[in-house]
Amino acid sequence: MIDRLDRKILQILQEDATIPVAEIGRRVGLSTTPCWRRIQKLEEDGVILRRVAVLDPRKVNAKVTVFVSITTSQHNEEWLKRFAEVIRDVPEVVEFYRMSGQVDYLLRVVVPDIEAYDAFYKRLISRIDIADVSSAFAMEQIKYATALPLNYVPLEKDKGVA
Amino acid sequence: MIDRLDRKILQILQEDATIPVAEIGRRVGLSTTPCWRRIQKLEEDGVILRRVAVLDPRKVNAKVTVFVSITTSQHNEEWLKRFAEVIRDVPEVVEFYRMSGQVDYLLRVVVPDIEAYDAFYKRLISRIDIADVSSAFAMEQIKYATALPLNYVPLEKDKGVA
DNA sequence: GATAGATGAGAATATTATTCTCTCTCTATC
DNA sequence: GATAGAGAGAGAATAATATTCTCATCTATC
Repeated sequence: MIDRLDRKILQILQEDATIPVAEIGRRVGLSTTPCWRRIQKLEEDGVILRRVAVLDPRKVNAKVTVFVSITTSQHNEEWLKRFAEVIRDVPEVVEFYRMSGQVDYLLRVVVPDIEAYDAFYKRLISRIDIADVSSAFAMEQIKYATALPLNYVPLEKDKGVA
Repeated sequence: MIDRLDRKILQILQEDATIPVAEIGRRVGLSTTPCWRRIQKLEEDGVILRRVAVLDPRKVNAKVTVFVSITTSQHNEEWLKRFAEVIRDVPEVVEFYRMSGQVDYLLRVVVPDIEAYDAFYKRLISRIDIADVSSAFAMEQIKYATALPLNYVPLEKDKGVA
């Protein structure tokens, strides 16, 4: 279970994972060791999945985002399994969701330009049997956060006092 | 400009930013110092924007993703500016794009459940004047990567020899 | 009110980042 | 072609940070 302090720690680490443990402790009102132990536990418990570097899409020629809506006639486990496996190894596909409603699957694809998207698209449909695909292009990324909202985390009564 | 070694370094850091510089150097075939200097430069140049902790959505009660397609009648600079400002401070909105085609804007919203989404939705339309909204619910997140594809980065001829 | 279990604190140690100094190699210029 | 200079690279020395260890304190429970 997560308490108020854990949540504060997560809030900080979601925004900047380079801040020293001692400083995080200071901010949340803990000394280094207990703060460090809490972070360890959050990692062990799988709340923190990993720490990564976030790059600027413009600087690595990944300027264009395309949302690809996919409809399939194959609504079976087997088909999805194969589809998911193929997608997992395609670096251009950055997000992949199974949807409710009209569309069956939604992909977020990142490429440098429209030509590259077209190439990607051809490769995709050659590898998997898809009934219907529709692409929507993003002109601008106005917000991109890796931080999840933490205001919905069920909070445990605070642990140690202080 | 980025060369082959920089790209390898970025590839590693995008997946795991906890690996020591010395180890990264070993993997790309550099000693600690030059590897460290390259990472510094990538940060200064803004290629690396930041380092963050990635959390497990299920563990922080952020299980439901909703894609919100927005159409507006207000196609002016002023309206967008205000809209963007409001959205920037809403933690539930994790991504925000200006689109081409039918839809004007697309949001990815993260909430614990449908009720919370409804609450969010009401708050949104009360704060901003929107012509038309349509929501698509994700049942499952099959892939989520923060790593961008690096195979499109224009490569400089390799620097130092080796 | 004694005691186990959980949490916190500070000092000691280990690991990692950062700086410093030096060397090598490629390039451009004469 | 010889040669100065910039741009990397390497390894040792230092500084910052993470991690471990030991002990103190609080709380809930009997």
